[in-house]
Amino acid sequence: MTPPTRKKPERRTDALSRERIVEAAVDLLDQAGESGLTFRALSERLATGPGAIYWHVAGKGELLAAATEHAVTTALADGPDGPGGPGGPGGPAREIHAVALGLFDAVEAHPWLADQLAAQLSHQPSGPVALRVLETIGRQVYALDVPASSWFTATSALVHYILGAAGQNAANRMRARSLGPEADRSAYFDTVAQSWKELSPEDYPFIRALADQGLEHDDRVQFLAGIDLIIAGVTGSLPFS
Amino acid sequence: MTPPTRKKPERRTDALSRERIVEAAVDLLDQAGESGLTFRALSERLATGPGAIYWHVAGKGELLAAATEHAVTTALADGPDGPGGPGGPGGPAREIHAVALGLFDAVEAHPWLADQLAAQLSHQPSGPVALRVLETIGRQVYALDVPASSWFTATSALVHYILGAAGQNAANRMRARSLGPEADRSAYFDTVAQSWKELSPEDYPFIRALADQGLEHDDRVQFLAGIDLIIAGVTGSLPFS
DNA sequence: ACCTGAACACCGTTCAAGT
DNA sequence: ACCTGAACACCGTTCAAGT
Repeated sequence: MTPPTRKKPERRTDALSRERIVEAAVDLLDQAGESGLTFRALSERLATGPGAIYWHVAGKGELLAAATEHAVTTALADGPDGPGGPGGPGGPAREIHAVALGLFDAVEAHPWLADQLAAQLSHQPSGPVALRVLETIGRQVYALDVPASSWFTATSALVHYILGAAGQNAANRMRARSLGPEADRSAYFDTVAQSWKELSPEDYPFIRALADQGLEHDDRVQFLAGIDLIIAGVTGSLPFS
Repeated sequence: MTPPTRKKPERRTDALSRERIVEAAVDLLDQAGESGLTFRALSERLATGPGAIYWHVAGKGELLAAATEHAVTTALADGPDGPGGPGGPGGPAREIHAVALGLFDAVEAHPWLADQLAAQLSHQPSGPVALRVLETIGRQVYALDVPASSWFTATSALVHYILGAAGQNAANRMRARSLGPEADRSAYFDTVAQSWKELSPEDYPFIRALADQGLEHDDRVQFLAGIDLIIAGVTGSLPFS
């Protein structure tokens, strides 16, 4: 009496698969950064040899793309047109906030993600990641009643700002953390502001003025303020009027 | 009678120097891309050994940063506060156009520059490149009479858009060129639009609508339209009112 | 079909040795 | 002070050989 078998029984639970490889790659990227993602380090985690990965993944480029897609899909899974239904509550401006914050948080959780997302947008603009991001943001731009001639421009401005600002924030947090476990975000900003105040007044009047007003702020509030600023420009009015 | 000697005569005109190395690095990046910049390839061009470069440059990171600084300094050399005097003709909005186009053209001439500039902004926000770009844009934001509380946000939005859109454009041009010498930009956009039209109507309504209206346009006009859109949001009015 | 692991062609960086 | 070039430790990728 053999135990009941399926047509396609899994041999071992720890068998190699594209999904297991991609998830391990995301973990490795989170812990060791982009330079830490190595076929040797990855294969060691998966208890196999470097060559084995090539059976499931074409190469390092595809592996990075797959890791990026995995992370961004998770981030956008609970976005607009999700539980709240199409349009959602609060109108398209609030929906844009939700999507933007989803990406902001994802980039904060995966500091390598901003660069990879930007690379996908630039170098594979018809790839699944680029299309997904463009569609998600663009749909809300459309819902804002932006004239068709501005769809592309408005969507581009939002996407570039979101990725740039989220990447900036993630990099700041990494540096703040590297100052020491007890030093927090505000200590890091104080250090930066201090160094800015020592710049030449002739060459850097604006940067010095920025430092004088203090860099301390709520990152998410500041981030959303930028979103609203672009929305205002796109719609020709305040975002919630 | 020996010829007049200076205190520090150049030994040979082709002697190694940091400047010669950086210029050769820019050339190599332009011709072979970021992956083509190698200490071996670079030292071959300079008729020396790989180790020689380390006497003048600390490592690859510093070399890339120096190449980025060299390219961006050239791009911003003839910007605002140049011949036209502070403020220049046409007001700050026109000045922002000039700076933005300067960076746009520089990124088009050096396709590797967009990624490197973004990396500098993120990872060395107090470095000379980041400060120079922030100061140049921020000064015009200040001239726009933007309230102080929005200085940082407005400058960030502009910088992220400029780098993102310029990088996008440069990547598009590279792909268009790779389609063949005779195929031009519009042929490339037609190909992209065609592939977008074949996407699922349920999943990608916005992208399809974008493709339907045609992707063909003047890149610089489109780019400046995005700038104006952000300026409008920043000032709460049209850029030239 | 899937995995192994040695081998190949590269790379950044170092450093004793030269001039 | 400045340069040489071999050497080291690493990397992505391939591929004959196994199961």
